[in-house]
Amino acid sequence: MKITIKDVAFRAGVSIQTVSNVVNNRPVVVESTRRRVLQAIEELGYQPNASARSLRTHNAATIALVVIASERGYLVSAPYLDHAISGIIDGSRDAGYFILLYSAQPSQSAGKLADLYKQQRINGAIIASAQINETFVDELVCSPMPFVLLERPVNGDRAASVRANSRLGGIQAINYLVQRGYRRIAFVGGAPAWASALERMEGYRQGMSGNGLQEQIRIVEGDWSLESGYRAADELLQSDHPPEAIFAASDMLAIGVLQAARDLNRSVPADVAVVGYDDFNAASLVSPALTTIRMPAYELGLKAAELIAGYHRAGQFTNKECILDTQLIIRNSA
Amino acid sequence: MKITIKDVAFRAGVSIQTVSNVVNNRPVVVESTRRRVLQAIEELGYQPNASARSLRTHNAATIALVVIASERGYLVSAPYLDHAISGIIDGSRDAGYFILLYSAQPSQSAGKLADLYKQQRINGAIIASAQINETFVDELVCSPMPFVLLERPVNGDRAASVRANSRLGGIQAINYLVQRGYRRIAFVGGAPAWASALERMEGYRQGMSGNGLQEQIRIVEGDWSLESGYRAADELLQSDHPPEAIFAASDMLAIGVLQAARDLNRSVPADVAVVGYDDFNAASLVSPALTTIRMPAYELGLKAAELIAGYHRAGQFTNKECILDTQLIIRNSA
DNA sequence: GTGAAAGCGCTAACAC
DNA sequence: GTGTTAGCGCTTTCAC
Repeated sequence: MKITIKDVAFRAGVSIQTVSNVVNNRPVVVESTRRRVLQAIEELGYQPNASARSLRTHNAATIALVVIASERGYLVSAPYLDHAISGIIDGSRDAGYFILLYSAQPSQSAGKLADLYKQQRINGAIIASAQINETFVDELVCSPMPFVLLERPVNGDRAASVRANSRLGGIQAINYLVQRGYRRIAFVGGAPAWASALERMEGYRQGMSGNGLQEQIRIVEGDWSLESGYRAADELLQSDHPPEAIFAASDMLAIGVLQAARDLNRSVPADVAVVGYDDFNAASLVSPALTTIRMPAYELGLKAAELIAGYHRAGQFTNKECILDTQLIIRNSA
Repeated sequence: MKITIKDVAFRAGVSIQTVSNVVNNRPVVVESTRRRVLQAIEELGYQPNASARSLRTHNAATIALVVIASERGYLVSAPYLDHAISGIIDGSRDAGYFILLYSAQPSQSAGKLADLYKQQRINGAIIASAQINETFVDELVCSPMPFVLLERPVNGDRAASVRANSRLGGIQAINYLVQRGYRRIAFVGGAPAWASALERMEGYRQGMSGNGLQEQIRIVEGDWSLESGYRAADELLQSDHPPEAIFAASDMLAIGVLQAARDLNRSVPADVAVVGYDDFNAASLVSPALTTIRMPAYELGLKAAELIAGYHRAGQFTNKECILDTQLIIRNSA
């Protein structure tokens, strides 16, 4: 049988209420009583029933962490997801919330997620992927549930956005390349449907213009995949005026660029320098190790958890748009 | 204000009990009443309160997914963790359980996790990493909470283990290499404190013996890290009788081997063939792409979820040791 | 087939 | 300071 507050009260020879007061650290209990109660709790191994407490306080102290899964067997998500999750875990714990891990198909309705909120099972949600339908987001905006979106802007009273300063990232990459003497710098982009793909490209443009290199701007569209990076580099490197450096909108694209360069017998960075974006796990494992722009993934997650917890406490977001800085990581590819 | 069962009952002009019967699909309700109730539920957007239900039924329908985090910012875990998590998510959903994501430090006590069980917040746990203290596991074994361990054997009535057939993996790798004509095949091992490191090595030994190559057995101990793979390969390749092929106990080690080979100007697989283990995400991204043994990570997670759900329903495990087969993935390194 | 009453384990309000 | 009472929203038991 499960130990309840009653058992503790009986054993300590006090009322149920006194036990409750001790458990919740209310300073009304006199020390001697407190001791007796604590001892009884210890001896019985009592832990208060979570459901009873939630029912009474109307607070589940739980936030949903929504990840996107395509078909069975694969978690489609941002390459920096694991670091973001670490941040979300730490942030939630710090704020005193549990995490309910929830997965949604990209095409799925948000209704089921919103239901969890109605059931008072969760106090809000963090959507840990930009790769989600417009419809899904719209449904959430209309639902009563507060939520935070990673790497994607959003409107609505109960919605907030936490993202990296992708524009800055682009500028950092270009400034570094220019400082190293490169001028003809091409850009290989991500899928243009993503907000962050556009911003990273905007950063590239701005970086080039800022260095007086508008004339040299050269963009090939990709779709985040290794293959599209390969194709783009293949095209660029075999053109009449091949670029001296290639800035890719993601590490995955950059690895495609690396492979194309190898297949064309161009040495990196001697013949062509390559800079990636994300600093995902494989970035340091390929050869040459990728010079890249690090997404502040852990910090993004941490902040997201803070924000949603803050909403729950205050009834509103203290900050609806949180933008964190990227960082240049210098390795061997540029 | 939150909609409760009372509101629905009032709106539908029935008793609370009837609403409950409808919500729980109990066939005692006559169709016309059922319709009225369902309509009221629809109109009000009613969702039953999860805490109230759990309190009454003594079932949280939740399992903890325990991952290991070292210091802030990093999720130390098996390289195949993301696939395993996918499986756990799908398996839990199929069985009708929610997932509470919980992180523990490797050195931490299991007490807090066991408390969640006492609080009736979770029905059991899946420990998604072998990289956990003996003490932690022992504490769990002594606790009343049922749990499943990934990639690690365990004793105890309320404990089960789901792991890959690492021995088979070793044999698959060696058989493939032998079939390709290699004879002098060395092994670079993982940290010997891990059960799976020993089993993978055992598979290597067995594979060699099975092919009459006992004489050729040559083992260098590593610690799973890229660096240790590099050092091991460096030593092996510069020795008097360098191996024709190297089988590494993990992809990370194998990538270290690849880098050492490159630095020594040995071509892979022409001068030395390399086979890894895990098939983690970076395996297909490095050059040459790694031939490797795939951990059935997704299936491991799926099975773990099934097992813990089964325990909760039946009060015991149907299967305390679940061993899944590995698979040879042929790419370009061997 | 439907409704009334009791109670899951806890906390909030108010006596004492 | 401590105990008593009521009730959170639901399901279970048992009349009707």
